[in-house]
Amino acid sequence: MSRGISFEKHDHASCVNEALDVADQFCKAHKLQLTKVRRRVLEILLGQHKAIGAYDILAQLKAEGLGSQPPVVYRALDFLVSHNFVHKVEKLNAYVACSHSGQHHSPAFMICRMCDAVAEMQTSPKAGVFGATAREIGFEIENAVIEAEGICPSCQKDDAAQ
Amino acid sequence: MSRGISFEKHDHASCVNEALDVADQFCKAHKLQLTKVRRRVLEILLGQHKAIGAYDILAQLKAEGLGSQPPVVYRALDFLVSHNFVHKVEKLNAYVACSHSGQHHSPAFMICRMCDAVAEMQTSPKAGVFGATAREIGFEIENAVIEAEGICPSCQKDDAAQ
DNA sequence: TTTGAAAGTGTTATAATATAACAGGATTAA
DNA sequence: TTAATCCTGTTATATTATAACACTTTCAAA
Repeated sequence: MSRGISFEKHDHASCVNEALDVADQFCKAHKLQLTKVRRRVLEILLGQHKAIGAYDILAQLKAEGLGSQPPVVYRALDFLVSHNFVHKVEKLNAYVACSHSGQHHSPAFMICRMCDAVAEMQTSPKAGVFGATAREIGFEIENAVIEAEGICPSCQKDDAAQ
Repeated sequence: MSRGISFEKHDHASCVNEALDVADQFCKAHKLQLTKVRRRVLEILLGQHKAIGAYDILAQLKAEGLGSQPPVVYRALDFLVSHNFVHKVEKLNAYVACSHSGQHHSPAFMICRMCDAVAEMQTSPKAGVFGATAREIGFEIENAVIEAEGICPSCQKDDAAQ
């Protein structure tokens, strides 16, 4: 299925459930607590294929009586981000569910500036020209933020149709 | 000289002046107003080889009687960023003087998490694996944020010395 | 060289994003 | 079963950023 790797349509309900299952199992295996709040925040993010702000998530939690103050959502996000269930999109100060949950990896994003969809792909920051330059000057890369803004295939079509 | 391309030491006063000269000439040539505030903000940023926050810049301006409210510094930064004299480092919500002023280009940064130094290099986002994947899925890249965190050569030495 | 338009600045107010600190409750492991 | 750890709830506040409007400066056309 490769959720989120491209901008393609897919069976959303099942992709959400699959991802939640993976998270449940990962947490069980690693003795992590996927608590009510954390699980619900992940679920909310999985429900979108775009990045959403902490306060948007908070508004949903509030409506459901699941915590009403910023620290609640930020703590849940900290947990989810630190275990790679969710990534922060720095360019947007927003958060997006991961397409490769639970595994340590180095994500890169393509962000559509028309519809706000976000697609995730994997990268190897130490490879390529960037990695080579880093080695050349002796910089030790620990992690990398890679975020491209542009227009997704679907919005290009819409644009052309006008 | 290649200011900022690596983490090397260099003649700082002259590199600041050179960069200001380049900015002056670019603005003259393009009929842009490098006003007092804008020029001073650029100068402050050039005085560092690290990214600094808008409110740190504002504090300096304030001390000099050059504008005391946030919009003053944010407007100056908008100008400087839009003409590529300065870049925003998204990961830090901070700003850094450009090493290749005035020319349209696609910067990438290496950020030292120990000393906060920032080195800029050039990239071609559409090249490499990332660009290839984008083309594959039909995503049109307009601009890219590339920011690596890690440890600069100098801090690696200091670390080893302990 | 005036004068009108555009661009820039000063200021107040507020929005949006994020964290510190501490009290209390739940879970885990000895 | 109890102590330690982790998680949640809450208040308060820090940090980053922008909207809106009045006023000034600059620029360029008449």
